[in-house]
Amino acid sequence: MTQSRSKYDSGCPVAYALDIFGDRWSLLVIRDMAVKGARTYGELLAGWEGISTNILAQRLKQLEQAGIVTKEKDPDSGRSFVYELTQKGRDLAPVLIEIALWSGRYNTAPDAMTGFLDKISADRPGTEARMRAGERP
Amino acid sequence: MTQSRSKYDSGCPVAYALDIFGDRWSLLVIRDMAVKGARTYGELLAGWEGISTNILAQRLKQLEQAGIVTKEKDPDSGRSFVYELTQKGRDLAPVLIEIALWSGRYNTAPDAMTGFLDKISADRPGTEARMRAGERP
DNA sequence: TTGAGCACTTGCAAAATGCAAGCAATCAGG
DNA sequence: CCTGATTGCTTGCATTTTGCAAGTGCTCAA
Repeated sequence: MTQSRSKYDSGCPVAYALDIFGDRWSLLVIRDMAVKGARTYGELLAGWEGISTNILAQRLKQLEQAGIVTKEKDPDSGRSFVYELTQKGRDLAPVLIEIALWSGRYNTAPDAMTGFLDKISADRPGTEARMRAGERP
Repeated sequence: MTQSRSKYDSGCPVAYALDIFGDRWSLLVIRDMAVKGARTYGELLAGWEGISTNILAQRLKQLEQAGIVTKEKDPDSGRSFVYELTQKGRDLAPVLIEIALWSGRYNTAPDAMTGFLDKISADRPGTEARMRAGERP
């Protein structure tokens, strides 16, 4: 579980985090698990933005190594695996919420809202709790 | 100033944000401006992580286009420019703070703290205000 | 006028990404 | 039991992005 220090890691906490999810896809995978309750490879692959399969596989490995997600065999299906957010992963909920709030203030595109923002403004603590639980919408 | 929709933008607020700063460097540039009060190209280039000059130039252009930073001639020096965070950029302070708090919980490296976390836990509203002001430490 | 500083740009190699196809292990239906 | 569909990937290859080094143009102080 001991992570080797990346060449970018300066000791700054922001850099530490970006080392783990500072790329195009990682946070979207975490969002799909936290906000949409995605649990399987297939569900993640079918996400809104269309991640390609090799990238998804690679990101899941990295996130597992970083202790953000766990991977277990589905007890009900021999060909499926179940991915779960760890505590470390669930604790990213406030980060996702702040990002979404910021976008809500500045994204003026007409179809920019997908319900997530409405949920946050209606009940932020409840939304955060539901994200941590990985509840399906 | 109207931004064309990226091929990744699904309408999700998280995706909108990642479209702007979902890469290795953009948030570090914003951090250098918000936390360290960096204002010039040279100061940003000398950041903790060692961004390369071509990437910095490209990111500054993108951030300017996205309305996160402004670029103006330094009134006191004909060869310098001054970059400033806009309101939109300063409003990323809560995102940076949540990221730093998360890292603080999970980065166990001995030299992981650079003072920023201590400031947040000593006085979060004050730290956020100082970030928005772009005050130098 | 000259040399140093600042803010970049350019060229090129290396790495990451995206797309399509392939593949192994289940499992459900006939 | 055989067969085809489903699931969770891996592989190959073209394209894009990144990283490093070197170079350029403008400014200013001596």
